[in-house]
Amino acid sequence: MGRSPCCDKVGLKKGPWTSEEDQKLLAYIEKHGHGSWRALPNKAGLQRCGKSCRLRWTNYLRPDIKRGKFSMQEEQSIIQLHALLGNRWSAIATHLPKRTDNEIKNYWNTHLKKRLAKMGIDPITHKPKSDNLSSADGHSKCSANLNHMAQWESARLEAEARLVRESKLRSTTIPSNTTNTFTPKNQPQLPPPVSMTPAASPCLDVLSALQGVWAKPSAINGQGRGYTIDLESPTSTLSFSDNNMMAPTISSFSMDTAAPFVSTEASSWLSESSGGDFAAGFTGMLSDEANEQNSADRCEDSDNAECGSCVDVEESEGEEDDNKNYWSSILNLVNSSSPPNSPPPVF
DNA sequence: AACGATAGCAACCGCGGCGCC
DNA sequence: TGGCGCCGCGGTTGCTATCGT
Repeated sequence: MGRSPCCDKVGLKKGPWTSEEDQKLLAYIEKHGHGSWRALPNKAGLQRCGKSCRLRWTNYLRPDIKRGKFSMQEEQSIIQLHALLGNRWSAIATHLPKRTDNEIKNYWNTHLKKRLAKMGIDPITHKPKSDNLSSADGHSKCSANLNHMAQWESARLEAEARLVRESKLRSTTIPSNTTNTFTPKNQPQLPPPVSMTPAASPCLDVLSALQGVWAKPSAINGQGRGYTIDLESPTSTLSFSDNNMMAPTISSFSMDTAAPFVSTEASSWLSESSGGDFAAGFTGMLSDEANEQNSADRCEDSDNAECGSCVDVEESEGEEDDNKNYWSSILNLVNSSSPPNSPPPVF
């Protein structure tokens, strides 16, 4: 039994989409939701494969897509997440609001991968290339430890991605009475992603802990109601508002700081399995980047060539040193972590 | 100005997972 | 419970723009 083709390819158009096709697809989805992608092309009057329509929609036409240059913070997130998750672009994309997996994948392949390689860091293992030779000893343990954590995070991300997918499905398959299903005001009130609800999250959420530290001072709510993790997105859903958490500062980062994001069990396991150096590793890792980010954040228009506060990442004189510090800190973190001597806590 | 090399990105392809029957 | 169909993911391709000679 061979796999049946996803669609009858005879007479179907391929290649770049025309604006007319875009309009048809947009109009149809706005009115009816996408429903079955397979059936959509016929209903929408498009000579395209359903798969092609889905791709065009998810990667280009969706109104909640942010296009353009990636911010420093987004780059950081991608690198961090890639170190943790590997080439799992969809999982990475769930942590970068408004960015598509395809866009992130392309950005990684065309920019970040090369940049890491240039720094002498293996973009696959995220370790200095020379270190790979010595990975047979202690590093393998560290890798195992990191992988262990990655597996958990991975599983959580998958669940989170499923939630997101289901939510999107609800919002796209159930047509709204309004003309545009996708305007923010028409977005159904969905449960926030698991990692964004630290108080309720039963999971070890290393990424959230990191994000807590990355939260920009400028994004901190002055009313003390909470703070927002602003990935340079004014509509980012990454926010905390249900408790009185103060924004952690880089210098004060500790397991206590991470505590709001990490369950008690996970926190103790984390401390235990990292020999207490986990937080220290993160602290060092984040300092340079955070400082750099703070200066970059002073300007909202990073494309403004005349703005002295904006530093072109590619051309910054200190970039290489900063990156070295950054990655050596990551390595410190990895190297200082001992393999878990206890099974993962049951959350 | 012309041509080749390279970079960037949109789109395609094939596979695996999941749900339904 | 296994077959089937659909969807989504990740890898890859190919086109276009830009840069260098």
